[in-house]
Amino acid sequence: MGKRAEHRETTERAILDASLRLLAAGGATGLTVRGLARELGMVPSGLYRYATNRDELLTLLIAHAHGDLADHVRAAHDLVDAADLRGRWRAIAHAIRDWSLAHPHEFALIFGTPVPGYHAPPERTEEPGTRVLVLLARLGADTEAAGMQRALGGRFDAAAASGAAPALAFIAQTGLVLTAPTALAGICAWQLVMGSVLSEQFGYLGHEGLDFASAFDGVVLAGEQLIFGAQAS
Amino acid sequence: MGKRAEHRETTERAILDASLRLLAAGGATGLTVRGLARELGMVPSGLYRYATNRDELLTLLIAHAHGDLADHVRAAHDLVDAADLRGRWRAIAHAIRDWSLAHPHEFALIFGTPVPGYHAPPERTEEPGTRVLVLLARLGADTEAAGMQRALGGRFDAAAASGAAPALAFIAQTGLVLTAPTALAGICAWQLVMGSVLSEQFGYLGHEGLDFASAFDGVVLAGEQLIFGAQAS
DNA sequence: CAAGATGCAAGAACACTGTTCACACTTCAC
DNA sequence: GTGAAGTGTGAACAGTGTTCTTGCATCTTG
Repeated sequence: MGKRAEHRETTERAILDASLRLLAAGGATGLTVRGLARELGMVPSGLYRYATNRDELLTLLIAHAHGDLADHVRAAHDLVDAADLRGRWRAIAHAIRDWSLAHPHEFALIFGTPVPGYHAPPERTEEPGTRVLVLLARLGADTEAAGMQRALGGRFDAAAASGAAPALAFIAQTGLVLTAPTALAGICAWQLVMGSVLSEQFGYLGHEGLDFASAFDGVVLAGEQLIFGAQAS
Repeated sequence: MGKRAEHRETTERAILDASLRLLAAGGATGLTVRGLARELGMVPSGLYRYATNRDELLTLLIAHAHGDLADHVRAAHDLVDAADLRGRWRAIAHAIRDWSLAHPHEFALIFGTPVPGYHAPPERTEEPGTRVLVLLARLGADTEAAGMQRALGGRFDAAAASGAAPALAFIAQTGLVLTAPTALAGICAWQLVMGSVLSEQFGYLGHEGLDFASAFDGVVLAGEQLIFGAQAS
Protein backbone atom coordinates (compact mmCIF):
# COMPACT_ATOMS: atom_id res chain seq x y z
CA MET A 1 0.00 0.00 0.00
CA GLY A 2 1.28 3.38 -0.99
CA LYS A 3 2.15 6.11 1.45
CA ARG A 4 -0.73 8.21 0.23
CA ALA A 5 -3.42 5.54 0.58
CA GLU A 6 -2.18 4.72 4.04
CA HIS A 7 -2.29 8.32 5.14
CA ARG A 8 -5.79 8.74 3.75
CA GLU A 9 -6.99 5.73 5.61
CA THR A 10 -5.64 6.91 8.94
CA THR A 11 -7.07 10.41 8.53
CA GLU A 12 -10.44 8.98 7.52
CA ARG A 13 -10.34 6.92 10.67
CA ALA A 14 -9.30 9.99 12.66
CA ILE A 15 -12.17 11.97 11.19
CA LEU A 16 -14.66 9.30 12.20
CA ASP A 17 -13.24 9.09 15.72
CA ALA A 18 -13.18 12.84 16.23
CA SER A 19 -16.69 13.13 14.80
CA LEU A 20 -17.94 10.56 17.28
CA ARG A 21 -16.25 12.47 20.09
CA LEU A 22 -17.84 15.75 19.06
CA LEU A 23 -21.21 14.06 18.61
CA ALA A 24 -21.03 12.56 22.07
CA ALA A 25 -20.02 15.90 23.52
CA GLY A 26 -22.53 18.21 21.94
CA GLY A 27 -24.97 16.31 19.75
CA ALA A 28 -25.45 16.85 16.06
CA THR A 29 -25.15 20.63 16.34
CA GLY A 30 -21.86 20.14 18.16
CA LEU A 31 -20.35 18.60 15.07
CA THR A 32 -19.09 21.63 13.16
CA VAL A 33 -16.67 21.59 10.27
CA ARG A 34 -14.43 24.06 12.01
CA GLY A 35 -14.58 22.31 15.34
CA LEU A 36 -13.74 19.02 13.69
CA ALA A 37 -10.82 20.66 11.92
CA ARG A 38 -9.58 22.07 15.19
CA GLU A 39 -9.84 18.63 16.76
CA LEU A 40 -7.75 17.22 13.96
CA GLY A 41 -5.23 20.04 13.91
CA MET A 42 -5.95 21.12 10.41
CA VAL A 43 -7.67 23.97 8.62
CA PRO A 44 -11.42 23.73 7.90
CA SER A 45 -11.13 23.74 4.14
CA GLY A 46 -8.88 20.73 4.31
CA LEU A 47 -11.78 18.59 5.41
CA TYR A 48 -13.43 19.13 2.08
CA ARG A 49 -10.97 16.66 0.60
CA TYR A 50 -12.70 13.98 2.65
CA ALA A 51 -16.32 15.09 2.62
CA THR A 52 -18.03 17.32 0.10
CA ASN A 53 -20.39 18.57 2.76
CA ARG A 54 -21.09 18.84 6.42
CA ASP A 55 -24.07 16.65 5.58
CA GLU A 56 -21.70 13.98 4.35
CA LEU A 57 -19.97 14.00 7.72
CA LEU A 58 -23.36 13.37 9.27
CA THR A 59 -24.03 10.61 6.77
CA LEU A 60 -20.82 8.98 7.90
CA LEU A 61 -22.04 9.00 11.48
CA ILE A 62 -25.54 7.87 10.54
CA ALA A 63 -24.21 4.88 8.65
CA HIS A 64 -21.88 4.05 11.51
CA ALA A 65 -24.65 4.31 14.09
CA HIS A 66 -26.99 2.14 12.06
CA GLY A 67 -24.35 -0.52 11.83
CA ASP A 68 -23.47 -0.26 15.50
CA LEU A 69 -27.08 -0.58 16.58
CA ALA A 70 -27.65 -3.54 14.27
CA ASP A 71 -24.50 -5.27 15.54
CA HIS A 72 -25.58 -4.79 19.12
CA VAL A 73 -29.09 -6.10 18.54
CA ARG A 74 -27.80 -9.00 16.50
CA ALA A 75 -25.32 -10.01 19.17
CA ALA A 76 -27.94 -9.92 21.92
CA HIS A 77 -30.36 -11.87 19.77
CA ASP A 78 -27.87 -14.57 18.93
CA LEU A 79 -27.24 -15.30 22.59
CA VAL A 80 -30.75 -16.69 22.90
CA ASP A 81 -31.67 -20.24 21.97
CA ALA A 82 -33.10 -20.12 18.46
CA ALA A 83 -36.11 -22.16 19.53
CA ASP A 84 -37.03 -19.65 22.23
CA LEU A 85 -39.04 -17.36 20.02
CA ARG A 86 -40.40 -15.17 22.78
CA GLY A 87 -36.93 -14.88 24.27
CA ARG A 88 -35.55 -13.74 20.93
CA TRP A 89 -38.15 -10.98 20.80
CA ARG A 90 -37.31 -9.87 24.30
CA ALA A 91 -33.61 -9.82 23.48
CA ILE A 92 -34.19 -7.67 20.41
CA ALA A 93 -36.41 -5.22 22.23
CA HIS A 94 -34.13 -4.79 25.21
CA ALA A 95 -31.08 -4.49 23.00
CA ILE A 96 -32.66 -1.58 21.17
CA ARG A 97 -33.38 0.24 24.42
CA ASP A 98 -29.99 -0.56 25.92
CA TRP A 99 -28.20 0.76 22.87
CA SER A 100 -30.24 3.96 22.91
CA LEU A 101 -29.32 4.54 26.55
CA ALA A 102 -25.65 3.95 25.85
CA HIS A 103 -25.55 6.11 22.71
CA PRO A 104 -28.21 8.80 23.09
CA HIS A 105 -26.76 11.21 20.56
CA GLU A 106 -26.26 8.58 17.89
CA PHE A 107 -29.77 7.39 18.57
CA ALA A 108 -31.07 10.93 18.13
CA LEU A 109 -29.09 11.22 14.92
CA ILE A 110 -30.76 8.15 13.44
CA PHE A 111 -34.28 8.54 14.74
CA GLY A 112 -34.58 12.26 15.40
CA THR A 113 -35.73 15.01 13.11
CA PRO A 114 -34.29 14.52 9.65
CA VAL A 115 -32.29 17.48 8.40
CA PRO A 116 -34.67 19.42 6.16
CA GLY A 117 -33.69 19.46 2.53
CA TYR A 118 -31.28 16.64 3.04
CA HIS A 119 -31.92 12.97 2.64
CA ALA A 120 -29.17 10.59 3.59
CA PRO A 121 -28.24 8.65 0.48
CA PRO A 122 -30.13 5.36 0.79
CA GLU A 123 -27.26 3.29 -0.58
CA ARG A 124 -25.22 4.12 2.47
CA THR A 125 -27.86 3.90 5.18
CA GLU A 126 -30.57 1.58 3.93
CA GLU A 127 -28.74 -1.71 4.23
CA PRO A 128 -27.57 -1.26 7.85
CA GLY A 129 -30.81 0.53 8.71
CA THR A 130 -32.92 -2.48 7.82
CA ARG A 131 -30.82 -5.15 9.48
CA VAL A 132 -32.84 -5.01 12.69
CA LEU A 133 -36.04 -5.29 10.71
CA VAL A 134 -34.68 -8.28 8.81
CA LEU A 135 -33.94 -9.89 12.14
CA LEU A 136 -37.54 -9.31 13.14
CA ALA A 137 -38.76 -10.70 9.83
CA ARG A 138 -36.77 -13.86 10.42
CA LEU A 139 -38.34 -14.16 13.85
CA GLY A 140 -41.74 -13.77 12.22
CA ALA A 141 -40.96 -16.45 9.66
CA ASP A 142 -39.79 -18.82 12.38
CA THR A 143 -42.93 -18.06 14.35
CA GLU A 144 -45.10 -19.04 11.42
CA ALA A 145 -43.01 -22.13 10.74
CA ALA A 146 -43.60 -23.18 14.35
CA GLY A 147 -47.32 -22.73 13.88
CA MET A 148 -47.33 -20.09 16.57
CA GLN A 149 -48.58 -17.06 14.76
CA ARG A 150 -51.80 -15.65 16.01
CA ALA A 151 -53.58 -13.04 13.95
CA LEU A 152 -55.41 -10.29 15.78
CA GLY A 153 -58.56 -10.76 13.79
CA GLY A 154 -60.29 -10.25 10.48
CA ARG A 155 -60.02 -6.48 10.34
CA PHE A 156 -56.36 -6.58 11.30
CA ASP A 157 -55.63 -9.13 8.60
CA ALA A 158 -57.42 -6.97 6.07
CA ALA A 159 -55.38 -3.94 7.06
CA ALA A 160 -52.23 -6.03 6.87
CA ALA A 161 -53.00 -7.36 3.42
CA SER A 162 -52.81 -3.93 1.84
CA GLY A 163 -50.75 -2.09 4.44
CA ALA A 164 -47.82 -4.49 4.66
CA ALA A 165 -47.64 -5.27 0.96
CA PRO A 166 -44.57 -3.07 0.29
CA ALA A 167 -42.84 -4.51 3.33
CA LEU A 168 -43.55 -8.04 2.13
CA ALA A 169 -42.07 -7.20 -1.24
CA PHE A 170 -38.91 -6.06 0.50
CA ILE A 171 -38.79 -9.06 2.79
CA ALA A 172 -39.22 -11.43 -0.15
CA GLN A 173 -35.87 -10.18 -1.47
CA THR A 174 -34.16 -11.63 1.55
CA GLY A 175 -35.60 -15.08 0.89
CA LEU A 176 -37.89 -15.09 3.91
CA VAL A 177 -41.49 -16.18 3.66
CA LEU A 178 -44.12 -14.83 5.98
CA THR A 179 -47.69 -13.68 5.71
CA ALA A 180 -48.92 -10.13 5.81
CA PRO A 181 -50.57 -10.31 9.27
CA THR A 182 -47.38 -11.60 10.82
CA ALA A 183 -45.37 -8.90 9.10
CA LEU A 184 -47.67 -6.15 10.29
CA ALA A 185 -47.77 -7.59 13.80
CA GLY A 186 -43.98 -7.54 13.91
CA ILE A 187 -43.88 -3.99 12.60
CA CYS A 188 -46.43 -2.97 15.23
CA ALA A 189 -44.35 -4.54 17.97
CA TRP A 190 -41.28 -2.75 16.66
CA GLN A 191 -43.12 0.56 16.46
CA LEU A 192 -44.32 0.07 20.01
CA VAL A 193 -40.76 -0.42 21.21
CA MET A 194 -39.55 2.53 19.16
CA GLY A 195 -42.31 4.73 20.51
CA SER A 196 -41.35 3.73 24.01
CA VAL A 197 -37.64 4.33 23.53
CA LEU A 198 -38.29 7.63 21.78
CA SER A 199 -40.55 8.67 24.65
CA GLU A 200 -37.76 7.99 27.07
CA GLN A 201 -35.00 9.58 25.01
CA PHE A 202 -36.87 12.68 23.93
CA GLY A 203 -38.96 13.11 27.06
CA TYR A 204 -42.44 12.99 25.55
CA LEU A 205 -43.87 12.04 28.92
CA GLY A 206 -41.59 14.29 30.88
CA HIS A 207 -38.28 12.96 32.00
CA GLU A 208 -39.80 11.62 35.17
CA GLY A 209 -43.21 10.64 33.90
CA LEU A 210 -42.47 6.95 34.09
CA ASP A 211 -40.22 4.44 35.75
CA PHE A 212 -38.84 3.68 32.32
CA ALA A 213 -37.05 0.46 33.12
CA SER A 214 -40.13 -1.15 34.65
CA ALA A 215 -42.51 0.32 32.11
CA PHE A 216 -40.37 -1.04 29.31
CA ASP A 217 -40.87 -4.54 30.66
CA GLY A 218 -44.57 -4.00 30.18
CA VAL A 219 -43.98 -2.63 26.70
CA VAL A 220 -42.01 -5.71 25.74
CA LEU A 221 -44.77 -7.95 27.06
CA ALA A 222 -47.35 -5.99 25.09
CA GLY A 223 -45.27 -6.37 21.95
CA GLU A 224 -44.88 -10.03 22.69
CA GLN A 225 -48.63 -10.41 22.78
CA LEU A 226 -48.95 -8.62 19.45
CA ILE A 227 -46.58 -11.08 17.82
CA PHE A 228 -47.28 -14.34 19.59
CA GLY A 229 -50.67 -13.86 21.22
CA ALA A 230 -51.47 -14.13 24.88
CA GLN A 231 -49.51 -16.50 27.03
CA ALA A 232 -50.55 -18.39 30.09
CA SER A 233 -48.20 -16.76 32.59
CA MET B 1 -55.81 49.98 26.15
CA GLY B 2 -52.86 52.19 25.46
CA LYS B 3 -51.26 52.64 22.11
CA ARG B 4 -48.16 50.82 23.26
CA ALA B 5 -49.92 47.72 24.60
CA GLU B 6 -51.97 47.50 21.43
CA HIS B 7 -48.92 47.73 19.24
CA ARG B 8 -47.13 45.09 21.27
CA GLU B 9 -50.06 42.73 20.97
CA THR B 10 -50.28 43.06 17.21
CA THR B 11 -46.55 42.58 16.71
CA GLU B 12 -46.57 39.53 18.99
CA ARG B 13 -49.33 38.14 16.86
CA ALA B 14 -47.37 39.03 13.71
CA ILE B 15 -44.28 37.31 15.10
CA LEU B 16 -46.24 34.12 15.75
CA ASP B 17 -47.80 34.18 12.30
CA ALA B 18 -44.53 34.84 10.51
CA SER B 19 -42.80 32.16 12.58
CA LEU B 20 -45.43 29.64 11.57
CA ARG B 21 -44.96 30.63 7.94
CA LEU B 22 -41.19 30.21 8.13
CA LEU B 23 -41.56 26.93 9.99
CA ALA B 24 -43.92 25.59 7.35
CA ALA B 25 -41.57 26.73 4.61
CA GLY B 26 -38.25 25.45 5.89
CA GLY B 27 -38.65 23.57 9.15
CA ALA B 28 -37.01 24.53 12.40
CA THR B 29 -33.73 25.50 10.75
CA GLY B 30 -35.69 27.77 8.44
CA LEU B 31 -36.75 29.88 11.38
CA THR B 32 -33.87 32.32 11.73
CA VAL B 33 -33.88 35.53 13.71
CA ARG B 34 -32.76 37.50 10.70
CA GLY B 35 -35.20 35.82 8.35
CA LEU B 36 -38.03 36.48 10.77
CA ALA B 37 -36.95 40.10 11.04
CA ARG B 38 -36.93 40.39 7.25
CA GLU B 39 -40.41 38.89 7.12
CA LEU B 40 -41.61 41.47 9.61
CA GLY B 41 -39.79 44.38 8.00
CA MET B 42 -37.66 45.13 10.99
CA VAL B 43 -34.07 44.79 12.05
CA PRO B 44 -32.91 41.56 13.78
CA SER B 45 -32.03 43.16 17.07
CA GLY B 46 -35.52 44.52 17.35
CA LEU B 47 -36.85 41.03 17.88
CA TYR B 48 -34.97 40.79 21.13
CA ARG B 49 -37.60 43.01 22.70
CA TYR B 50 -40.06 40.16 22.23
CA ALA B 51 -37.90 37.09 22.81
CA THR B 52 -34.68 36.88 24.73
CA ASN B 53 -33.48 34.06 22.50
CA ARG B 54 -34.00 32.22 19.30
CA ASP B 55 -34.86 29.33 21.57
CA GLU B 56 -37.71 31.34 22.99
CA LEU B 57 -39.11 31.79 19.51
CA LEU B 58 -39.06 28.02 19.19
CA THR B 59 -40.71 27.67 22.58
CA LEU B 60 -43.49 29.89 21.29
CA LEU B 61 -44.04 27.55 18.37
CA ILE B 62 -43.75 24.44 20.51
CA ALA B 63 -46.39 25.67 22.91
CA HIS B 64 -48.62 26.64 20.01
CA ALA B 65 -48.19 23.29 18.30
CA HIS B 66 -48.93 21.37 21.47
CA GLY B 67 -52.12 23.30 21.91
CA ASP B 68 -53.10 22.91 18.28
CA LEU B 69 -52.58 19.16 18.35
CA ALA B 70 -54.50 18.80 21.60
CA ASP B 71 -57.38 20.89 20.24
CA HIS B 72 -57.52 18.78 17.12
CA VAL B 73 -57.51 15.49 19.01
CA ARG B 74 -60.03 16.76 21.51
CA ALA B 75 -62.41 17.92 18.79
CA ALA B 76 -62.23 14.59 16.96
CA HIS B 77 -62.69 12.70 20.21
CA ASP B 78 -65.74 14.71 21.24
CA LEU B 79 -67.55 13.87 18.03
CA VAL B 80 -67.81 10.25 19.14
CA ASP B 81 -70.54 8.97 21.44
CA ALA B 82 -69.07 8.90 24.93
CA ALA B 83 -70.31 5.35 25.46
CA ASP B 84 -68.42 4.09 22.39
CA LEU B 85 -65.12 3.51 24.13
CA ARG B 86 -63.40 1.77 21.23
CA GLY B 87 -64.61 4.48 18.88
CA ARG B 88 -63.15 7.14 21.16
CA TRP B 89 -59.77 5.40 21.01
CA ARG B 90 -59.90 5.20 17.24
CA ALA B 91 -60.80 8.86 16.99
CA ILE B 92 -57.86 9.85 19.18
CA ALA B 93 -55.39 7.71 17.26
CA HIS B 94 -56.48 8.86 13.84
CA ALA B 95 -56.59 12.48 14.95
CA ILE B 96 -52.94 12.27 15.99
CA ARG B 97 -51.91 10.89 12.64
CA ASP B 98 -54.08 13.30 10.67
CA TRP B 99 -52.62 16.26 12.50
CA SER B 100 -49.10 15.05 11.89
CA LEU B 101 -49.78 14.76 8.18
CA ALA B 102 -51.29 18.24 8.05
CA HIS B 103 -48.51 19.87 10.13
CA PRO B 104 -45.33 17.87 9.55
CA HIS B 105 -42.93 20.59 10.63
CA GLU B 106 -44.78 21.40 13.81
CA PHE B 107 -44.96 17.71 14.52
CA ALA B 108 -41.21 17.41 14.03
CA LEU B 109 -40.71 20.39 16.31
CA ILE B 110 -42.61 18.71 19.14
CA PHE B 111 -41.52 15.13 18.72
CA GLY B 112 -38.19 15.42 16.93
CA THR B 113 -34.72 15.74 18.36
CA PRO B 114 -34.71 18.14 21.27
CA VAL B 115 -32.27 21.03 20.88
CA PRO B 116 -29.19 20.00 22.85
CA GLY B 117 -28.50 22.13 25.85
CA TYR B 118 -31.95 23.59 25.75
CA HIS B 119 -35.02 22.39 27.57
CA ALA B 120 -38.28 24.09 26.80
CA PRO B 121 -39.56 25.61 30.02
CA PRO B 122 -42.07 23.09 31.37
CA GLU B 123 -44.50 25.73 32.57
CA ARG B 124 -45.17 26.73 28.98
CA THR B 125 -45.26 23.33 27.31
CA GLU B 126 -46.22 20.80 29.93
CA GLU B 127 -49.88 21.67 30.33
CA PRO B 128 -50.77 21.60 26.60
CA GLY B 129 -48.37 18.72 26.05
CA THR B 130 -50.24 16.44 28.40
CA ARG B 131 -53.75 17.23 27.28
CA VAL B 132 -53.83 14.31 24.87
CA LEU B 133 -52.59 12.02 27.59
CA VAL B 134 -55.24 13.28 29.98
CA LEU B 135 -57.81 12.47 27.32
CA LEU B 136 -56.43 8.95 27.17
CA ALA B 137 -56.46 8.68 30.95
CA ARG B 138 -60.11 9.64 30.96
CA LEU B 139 -60.81 6.95 28.41
CA GLY B 140 -58.98 4.48 30.62
CA ALA B 141 -61.00 5.52 33.65
CA ASP B 142 -64.24 5.15 31.71
CA THR B 143 -63.10 1.76 30.50
CA GLU B 144 -62.55 0.58 34.04
CA ALA B 145 -65.85 2.07 35.16
CA ALA B 146 -67.56 0.07 32.41
CA GLY B 147 -65.87 -3.07 33.66
CA MET B 148 -64.15 -3.47 30.29
CA GLN B 149 -60.53 -3.32 31.23
CA ARG B 150 -58.57 -6.41 30.47
CA ALA B 151 -55.09 -6.76 31.85
CA LEU B 152 -52.48 -8.50 29.76
CA GLY B 153 -51.42 -10.81 32.53
CA GLY B 154 -49.59 -11.14 35.79
CA ARG B 155 -46.17 -10.04 34.58
CA PHE B 156 -47.64 -7.05 32.78
CA ASP B 157 -49.50 -6.00 35.91
CA ALA B 158 -46.31 -6.30 37.91
CA ALA B 159 -44.42 -4.13 35.46
CA ALA B 160 -47.26 -1.63 35.51
CA ALA B 161 -47.34 -1.42 39.29
CA SER B 162 -43.86 0.02 39.48
CA GLY B 163 -43.49 1.40 35.96
CA ALA B 164 -46.65 3.50 35.82
CA ALA B 165 -46.47 4.77 39.39
CA PRO B 166 -45.21 8.27 38.45
CA ALA B 167 -47.84 8.50 35.74
CA LEU B 168 -50.55 7.54 38.21
CA ALA B 169 -49.35 10.23 40.58
CA PHE B 170 -49.74 12.76 37.79
CA ILE B 171 -53.13 11.43 36.73
CA ALA B 172 -54.39 11.57 40.30
CA GLN B 173 -53.94 15.35 40.21
CA THR B 174 -56.60 15.55 37.52
CA GLY B 175 -59.12 13.74 39.70
CA LEU B 176 -59.23 10.60 37.57
CA VAL B 177 -59.03 7.16 39.12
CA LEU B 178 -57.59 4.24 37.24
CA THR B 179 -55.36 1.31 38.01
CA ALA B 180 -51.75 0.90 37.02
CA PRO B 181 -52.30 -1.84 34.39
CA THR B 182 -54.88 0.27 32.60
CA ALA B 183 -52.59 3.27 32.71
CA LEU B 184 -49.66 1.33 31.29
CA ALA B 185 -51.87 -0.29 28.65
CA GLY B 186 -53.02 3.16 27.55
CA ILE B 187 -49.47 4.45 27.47
CA CYS B 188 -48.44 1.44 25.42
CA ALA B 189 -51.22 2.07 22.94
CA TRP B 190 -50.20 5.70 22.71
CA GLN B 191 -46.54 4.78 22.24
CA LEU B 192 -47.54 2.36 19.51
CA VAL B 193 -49.40 5.09 17.68
CA MET B 194 -46.54 7.53 18.19
CA GLY B 195 -44.03 5.00 16.91
CA SER B 196 -46.14 4.47 13.87
CA VAL B 197 -46.62 8.15 13.13
CA LEU B 198 -42.95 8.86 13.73
CA SER B 199 -42.04 6.03 11.38
CA GLU B 200 -44.16 7.60 8.71
CA GLN B 201 -43.02 11.16 9.29
CA PHE B 202 -39.33 10.48 9.68
CA GLY B 203 -39.11 7.57 7.24
CA TYR B 204 -37.74 4.89 9.57
CA LEU B 205 -39.05 2.22 7.23
CA GLY B 206 -38.21 4.10 4.09
CA HIS B 207 -40.75 6.47 2.69
CA GLU B 208 -42.34 3.71 0.66
CA GLY B 209 -41.85 0.80 3.04
CA LEU B 210 -45.49 0.65 3.95
CA ASP B 211 -48.91 1.62 2.74
CA PHE B 212 -49.14 3.89 5.72
CA ALA B 213 -52.85 4.59 5.66
CA SER B 214 -53.77 0.90 5.63
CA ALA B 215 -51.04 -0.11 8.04
CA PHE B 216 -52.20 2.53 10.47
CA ASP B 217 -55.61 0.88 10.59
CA GLY B 218 -53.83 -2.23 11.81
CA VAL B 219 -51.86 -0.21 14.32
CA VAL B 220 -55.04 1.28 15.73
CA LEU B 221 -56.56 -2.18 16.03
CA ALA B 222 -53.48 -3.45 17.80
CA GLY B 223 -53.64 -0.53 20.21
CA GLU B 224 -57.32 -1.22 20.71
CA GLN B 225 -56.52 -4.75 21.74
CA LEU B 226 -53.91 -3.52 24.20
CA ILE B 227 -56.47 -1.30 25.90
CA PHE B 228 -59.70 -3.26 25.61
CA GLY B 229 -58.62 -6.81 24.85
CA ALA B 230 -59.59 -8.86 21.83
CA GLN B 231 -62.92 -8.29 20.23
CA ALA B 232 -65.12 -10.71 18.36
CA SER B 233 -65.05 -9.08 14.95
C1' DC C 1 -49.22 70.45 31.22
C1' DA C 2 -44.18 69.67 31.68
C1' DA C 3 -40.70 66.27 32.76
C1' DG C 4 -38.59 62.20 33.80
C1' DA C 5 -38.97 57.20 33.05
C1' DT C 6 -39.84 53.41 30.14
C1' DG C 7 -40.36 50.77 25.79
C1' DC C 8 -39.13 50.30 21.02
C1' DA C 9 -36.48 50.03 16.87
C1' DA C 10 -32.16 51.10 14.29
C1' DG C 11 -27.45 50.34 13.14
C1' DA C 12 -22.99 48.89 13.95
C1' DA C 13 -20.19 45.46 15.72
C1' DC C 14 -18.38 40.69 17.34
C1' DA C 15 -17.80 35.90 17.16
C1' DC C 16 -19.31 32.29 15.08
C1' DT C 17 -20.90 29.08 11.04
C1' DG C 18 -20.39 26.43 6.04
C1' DT C 19 -18.17 26.86 1.74
C1' DT C 20 -15.13 28.29 -2.23
C1' DC C 21 -10.99 29.45 -4.36
C1' DA C 22 -6.09 30.02 -5.75
C1' DC C 23 -1.88 28.60 -4.25
C1' DA C 24 2.16 25.64 -2.51
C1' DC C 25 3.88 21.06 -1.61
C1' DT C 26 4.14 16.03 -1.56
C1' DT C 27 3.38 11.70 -3.63
C1' DC C 28 2.27 8.86 -7.50
C1' DA C 29 2.51 6.79 -12.34
C1' DC C 30 4.78 6.68 -16.60
C1' DG D 1 12.81 12.79 -14.35
C1' DT D 2 8.52 14.83 -15.50
C1' DG D 3 3.71 15.68 -15.65
C1' DA D 4 -0.46 14.51 -13.04
C1' DA D 5 -3.02 13.88 -9.15
C1' DG D 6 -3.84 14.29 -4.27
C1' DT D 7 -3.40 17.06 0.03
C1' DG D 8 -3.23 20.97 3.14
C1' DT D 9 -3.02 26.29 3.64
C1' DG D 10 -4.83 30.88 4.01
C1' DA D 11 -7.81 34.31 2.60
C1' DA D 12 -12.30 35.50 1.48
C1' DC D 13 -17.64 35.62 1.21
C1' DA D 14 -22.19 35.13 2.82
C1' DG D 15 -24.77 33.76 6.33
C1' DT D 16 -25.92 33.05 11.46
C1' DG D 17 -27.13 34.56 16.82
C1' DT D 18 -26.31 38.15 19.95
C1' DT D 19 -24.91 42.57 22.25
C1' DC D 20 -24.24 47.07 22.50
C1' DT D 21 -25.21 52.37 21.94
C1' DT D 22 -28.11 55.84 20.23
C1' DG D 23 -32.48 58.34 18.91
C1' DC D 24 -37.25 58.59 19.30
C1' DA D 25 -42.21 57.70 20.71
C1' DT D 26 -45.05 56.75 24.45
C1' DC D 27 -46.44 56.39 29.10
C1' DT D 28 -46.53 57.84 33.98
C1' DT D 29 -45.98 61.05 37.49
C1' DG D 30 -45.60 65.67 39.82
